[in-house]
Amino acid sequence: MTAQKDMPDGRALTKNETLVFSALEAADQPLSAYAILDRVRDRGVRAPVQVYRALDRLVASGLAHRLESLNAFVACAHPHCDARGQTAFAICERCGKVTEFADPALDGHLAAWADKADFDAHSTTVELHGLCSDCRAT
Amino acid sequence: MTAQKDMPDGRALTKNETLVFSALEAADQPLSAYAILDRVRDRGVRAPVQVYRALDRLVASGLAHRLESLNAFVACAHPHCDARGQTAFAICERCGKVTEFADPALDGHLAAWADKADFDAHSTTVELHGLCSDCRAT
DNA sequence: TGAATTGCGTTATGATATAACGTATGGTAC
DNA sequence: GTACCATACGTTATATCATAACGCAATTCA
Repeated sequence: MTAQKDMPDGRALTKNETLVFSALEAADQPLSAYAILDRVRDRGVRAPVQVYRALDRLVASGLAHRLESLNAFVACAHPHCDARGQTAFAICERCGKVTEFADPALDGHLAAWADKADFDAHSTTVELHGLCSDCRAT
Repeated sequence: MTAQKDMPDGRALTKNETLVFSALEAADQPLSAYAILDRVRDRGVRAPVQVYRALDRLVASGLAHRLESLNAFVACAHPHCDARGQTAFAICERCGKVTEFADPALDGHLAAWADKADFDAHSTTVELHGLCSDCRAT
């Protein structure tokens, strides 16, 4: 009996949500929607729209994140990401590995800027591209 | 005799670069590559790839910016953007207006995080979505 | 029980981006 | 001048990412 993943609101994941989330968890890199589709096709998912619908809900709930600069998705690195604290990502250009980090000071700066500019920020995208420590070494 | 725009390295813009850049400057919102194409078709540009090539060079030089979260492009707000200081964007979800800002403290925070994580950042994407002051008022 | 809600499946299409090829143009070495 | 090189341009085709529109199935709950 494997652990059953739940949405933050308590409800269990649906069949397609489970398949898509498992594919993301199993990957060591971000996956595009079509790459996910390739990995869940043999479990009965046939069309892109099915993947996108599952992703929409996973992202909305914070269980997965969309990387805007890659048009790809990752499972949230935190066991119970509350989707509240803004998340930033460091993406290695060489190996593709993504490191998720939440920096309250960063959030603070963005909030301060928004306040000063009278801008009501609903969401933020912060993505760094570069080389991870492993890839710098080699 | 109109002012001739130059690349930061001093060379003049090519024909297609000029057409694409002018379209971006004239717009009050970010434009997708295809929206740009619509605006320059009557000046002889016929295929998406021609727009993308001009955009690649404009973005590389800092005269234009790509908004990753919109898959769209804007002219740089600064007369002579040096493409060095990282740029962040506040994007209004209602009117589409984009405000470009450079916050050295923000850069500092990202640099400090990267340093701590031993990550060699080459570029950063920072995009806020929300409501601009005009749209909050109404 | 039947109306509302939510997820699923299918087909088709729209929107964004690049590959691969050849031609044109402008500079430069000779 | 002309041979060469580098860069921009043009054309066609195709790859990749995302959504529209429809109907069916399962669940909830009044």
